[in-house]
Amino acid sequence: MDQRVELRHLRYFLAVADELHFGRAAERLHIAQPALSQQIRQLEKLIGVELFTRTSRSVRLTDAGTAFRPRARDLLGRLAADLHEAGRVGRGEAGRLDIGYISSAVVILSERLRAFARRRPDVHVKLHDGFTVDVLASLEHGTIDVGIVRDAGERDDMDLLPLASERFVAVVPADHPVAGRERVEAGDLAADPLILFPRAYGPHAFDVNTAPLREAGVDVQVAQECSNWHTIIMFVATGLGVTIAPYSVTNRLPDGARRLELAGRPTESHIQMATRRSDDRPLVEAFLGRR
Amino acid sequence: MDQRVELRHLRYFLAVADELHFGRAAERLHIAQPALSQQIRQLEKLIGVELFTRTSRSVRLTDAGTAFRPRARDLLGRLAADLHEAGRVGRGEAGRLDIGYISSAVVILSERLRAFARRRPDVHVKLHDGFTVDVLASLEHGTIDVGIVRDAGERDDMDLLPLASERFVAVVPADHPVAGRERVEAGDLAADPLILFPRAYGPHAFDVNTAPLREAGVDVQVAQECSNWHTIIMFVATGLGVTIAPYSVTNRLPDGARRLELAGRPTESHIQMATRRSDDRPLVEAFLGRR
DNA sequence: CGTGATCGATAAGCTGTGCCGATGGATCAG
DNA sequence: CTGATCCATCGGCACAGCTTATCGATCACG
Repeated sequence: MDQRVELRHLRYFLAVADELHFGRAAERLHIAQPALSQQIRQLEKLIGVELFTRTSRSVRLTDAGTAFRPRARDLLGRLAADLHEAGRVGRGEAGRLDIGYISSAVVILSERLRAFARRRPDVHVKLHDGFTVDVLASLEHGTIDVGIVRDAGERDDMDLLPLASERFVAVVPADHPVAGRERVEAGDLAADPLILFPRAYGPHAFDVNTAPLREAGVDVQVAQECSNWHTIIMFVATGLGVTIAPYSVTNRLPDGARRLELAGRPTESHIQMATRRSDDRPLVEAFLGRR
Repeated sequence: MDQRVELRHLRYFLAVADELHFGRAAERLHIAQPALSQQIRQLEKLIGVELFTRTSRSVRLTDAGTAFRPRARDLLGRLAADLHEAGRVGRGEAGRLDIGYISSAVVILSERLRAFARRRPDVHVKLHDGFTVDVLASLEHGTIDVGIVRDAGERDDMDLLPLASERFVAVVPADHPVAGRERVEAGDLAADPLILFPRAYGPHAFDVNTAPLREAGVDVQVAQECSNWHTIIMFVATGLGVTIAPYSVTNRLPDGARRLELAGRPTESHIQMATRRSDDRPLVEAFLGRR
């Protein structure tokens, strides 16, 4: 029974309910009075109920009309708001953005988020943490819209925008023979057990950043895998082995650990913002800073 | 921008959003595919935002479309519910009924309410207590739809349906000379101070029910007005005077008061249900028991 | 790398319906 | 009784929305 009801009916109904006068209501709607009478009759027929009691001298709302009026008004208000909201979402002024990130990028991410929230206060950002592989997979799958990753390899389905770069440095126990030095040769670490992030969690990053070790003839055998930088640093501090790590995660070392520059060709590790290449949605563009 | 949006647009939008295929959606809507394409385009133009990204091989929702979909669905659902509800109100199956009543009619009112609530569980009844004059005025004014009153005079703008009738009886202090008798002549009360309901709260009831006193030659001078039957009875019990009262309010007398039949022509007091004569709304008819 | 199938957009013409102006009928004031 | 007011009804018309036919783009397949 409601299939043929249209918003026109509701708009006309509200006008008549406001004016309680078909002539004036029609005028307000910029139509002639007969057209209005017709449409109201039609609406009543569609609902199966009289909405007004009319005599040739007066128009009054029935109980049904009285009950329906606030609902109709509310409905039209909602629709207007929803259409407006849809427009804002379309223009990237509002909406939801799902961002995946790696934990060692929280600082740079939070800076970006703060600036973005100021520019787009009505955008709800949902965060998903994970390792670089997870973030890239989620991005590919569509679970997230933007990924913050470290040293992702070149991919033809994604755009990678460098956000920051930092050196990898060595971290050794304080009682290690080289602990007092400013810098260390990669070869000096050859004898020590290596504690590293699992390669599976970021194969390209692993390969790139361990390259100096391999070039120095070190056989990169991981003695202990650990997927949390802070835990890795603690392992080093307690003498379990040595590691190489992004500079930023070595800022506040515990007492038992020492940071040393790696001699030779420095390895730059890049934190990157990844998006799907086909994805040109305004919200994503906005987060990238393109508008 | 939303003036020309119609429900048709929303229905079509939802069909395409469900199917993600213009051909199938058109089929579901029983229209041809070009018509659907046109209407969707038109909606997009009205909102100012693309709702779908279409290639010749695939149709996907944009962010704006994704955001709009649940809202559009909700809107159509609400409308259907509201139309249904309006229909029920029109048929008197739901809605709100305002009932005015006098306190001495609570028993008979509560019986009626219980029966009515069983027949019309979705009708919300709002009660307004007052004196007969107030109830009649509210009814005339439209604040209430039904009034329960006592001995309203004939009125050409109202229908009065008798619900119950009862005698007026005398109530005297237990130490009154006539207290031991079964019945009393009106004249026997002539010497005692009269405690009565204010005439203004129900002039016709007052005149009708004090008529036997006047006919017996009693000069009806109200020594003490009181607008609460239980208080009046208490006054009598403490020896302040005598009263005549509807039988039903003398059912549980305090120790100091005695009830006596009034001799002579018995006065029948009527509890009546009053409605506006022009009021033929189904809910009112239903409460009257006419359907 | 052509070929057919799929699918949405576009074009052109038709049709239903929503609107208009004119008129009717009921009610009320004076 | 007369004129004014106001909603309903009637007949005609214009246009919005629908139809069929066709195009162009994309993809699967041999």
